[in-house]
Amino acid sequence: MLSFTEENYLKALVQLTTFEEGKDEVGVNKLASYLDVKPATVSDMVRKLKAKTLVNYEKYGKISLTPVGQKSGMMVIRRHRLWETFLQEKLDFSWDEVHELAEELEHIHSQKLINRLDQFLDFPEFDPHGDAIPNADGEIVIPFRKILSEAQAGDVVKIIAVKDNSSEFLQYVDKIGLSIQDEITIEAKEEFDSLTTINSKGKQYVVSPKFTDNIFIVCAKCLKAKDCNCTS
Amino acid sequence: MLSFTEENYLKALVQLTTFEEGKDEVGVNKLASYLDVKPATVSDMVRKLKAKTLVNYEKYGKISLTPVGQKSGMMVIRRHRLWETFLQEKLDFSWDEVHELAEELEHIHSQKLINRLDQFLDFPEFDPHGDAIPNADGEIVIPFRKILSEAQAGDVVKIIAVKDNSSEFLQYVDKIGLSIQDEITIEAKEEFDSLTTINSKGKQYVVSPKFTDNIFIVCAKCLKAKDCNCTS
DNA sequence: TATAAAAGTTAGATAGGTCTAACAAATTAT
DNA sequence: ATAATTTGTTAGACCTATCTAACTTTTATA
Repeated sequence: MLSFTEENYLKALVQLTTFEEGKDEVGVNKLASYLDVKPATVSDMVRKLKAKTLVNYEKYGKISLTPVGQKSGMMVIRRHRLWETFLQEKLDFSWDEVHELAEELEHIHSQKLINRLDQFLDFPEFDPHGDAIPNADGEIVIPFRKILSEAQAGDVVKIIAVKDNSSEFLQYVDKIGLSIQDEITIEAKEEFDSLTTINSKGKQYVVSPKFTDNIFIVCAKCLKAKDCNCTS
Repeated sequence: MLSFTEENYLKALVQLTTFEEGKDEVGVNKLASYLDVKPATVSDMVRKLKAKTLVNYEKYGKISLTPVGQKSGMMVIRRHRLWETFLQEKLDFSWDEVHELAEELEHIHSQKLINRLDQFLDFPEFDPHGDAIPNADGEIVIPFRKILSEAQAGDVVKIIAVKDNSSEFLQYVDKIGLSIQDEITIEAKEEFDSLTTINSKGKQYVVSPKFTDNIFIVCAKCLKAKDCNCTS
C-alpha cells in the first residue's frame, strides 16, 4: 500500500513525464520544485521509490517511472479526475473549486469505489478542465490538441481544455465569459505586445499570453485535427 | 487543523462517552483498547489533545471531551455517516461494505463538501445502520430505542438499527433475511440457552444473544416508545 | 490496612517525511 | 581545460505517532 506522499510523487512524475511533450524522465530539482519540497527530500524519497521498484534511478541521474510506478501514478490521476467530475456534476461545485478537494479525495484507495463512481458518472471521458480520465487499467488517450498561442489569425478553433488549473486562472476565464467547448475565431495577433484578439459568438476579447498559453484548442472544422491540414 | 489521528481519538471519545449510556468520561486503557493502540500511546496523545483544549484530563484521571472536542468529534461522525449513506444510496454498496470506506472518507475536511453531500442525499436522518446523523452544528438526536434482548415474549417490535457494525454481523443479518424497518414478534425466550424465537412476516427465526444484543428496536405500536407503557 | 492487581506514566527507540547546512558531481561557459 | 554554475547527495536534526520495558499511582481485596 502506497502512502499519501508516495502517491503524490508518482502523480507528479506522470505529470512531468507522460503529460509533458517529449519527456520521459525528470531531474531531482525539477521534481522538488514541482512538489514544493527541497531537493534533499526528493533525493531521499526517490531512493525509497526505487527500492519499491516504482522508479528507475541512478545517483546523479534522471528519474523515470517503471511500468508499475506509471500505472500507480495514473490511478491517482484517474481518481483525482473522477472525483473532480463528481464534485462538479453532482454537488454543483464550480470548476475552480474541484481541484483542491480532489487532492484529498484522490488518496482514497478502494478500486471498487472508484469504479462504482465511474459508473455513477456514466463513464465520463473528460474532467471539468477538459483533461482525459485514465481508464480502469491506467491507460489514457490524450486527444490531439494545441495551445491557443500557436493558432494563427483567421483560424477558427474550439476550446477543449485548460492547462493552468489554478483557481485564479479558472475564475478569470469564468469572468470574461468563456468556457470549454466554445468556438472562437482568432481575429488578430499583435506581436508588439503579444496580445491576441479573439471572437466568440460575436463578442470580442483581447487576451494576453497568460490566457493564450493556457488554453488547449483543436481546429473547429476538423475535430480530429490530426488529419487536418488547415493552419490551426 | 486536526490530524487524521487526532480526529480518530475525538471520534472514539464521542463513541465511548456520548453514545454510551450514562458515561461522560473514559479511562486511558479503555480508549487504548478501543483504538487498538497501547496505553502509553494514549497517555502521550491525550496530553497533546489537552494542550489543544480538546479534552479535559489530569494525570491518572479520566478523559472527557471539552465542548470544542465534542463538536469536532461529532463532525467526524457526521462525515462518516453521510459518506456511508452516499455509498449505499448512490453507489449501491451493501451495508457491510460502507463502514470501512467511510473510515477514510470521513477525514476529508471541507465543510462545504459535506453540506453539499448532505443536500445531495436530501438531508438523510439515519445512516445505513440506522444511526442518527449529526446535523451541521454537530448536534444529534438519538431516538429512544432498546436492545432486542430487553424485549419480552409477546412484544411486537420494529428493528431500527444495529449496534455491531462489523461486516460479519451485517452479513449474518443479511443471510438470515432480516433488515432495518422489519417488524418482528418475540415468540419465546429460552433462559436455559439464551436463545430467542422471533417471527417476521410469518417466518420463524431462532437467534442467539450475538444477534439480540446487537439489534436496536422500538415498540411497533408506538414508534415514540418513550410515551408508551407497553412491555416492549 | 497491607498487599496484590489494575491502571497509567515515563524514557528511550523506530519509522516516515521533512528540513538546513555542508559537500560532491556534472554541466556550462569562458 | 579550467573555473563557475547548476545540480544532486549526505549527515544531522525535528516532528508525529507509534512501540516496549520499566516504573509509579490508584484501586480492590484478603
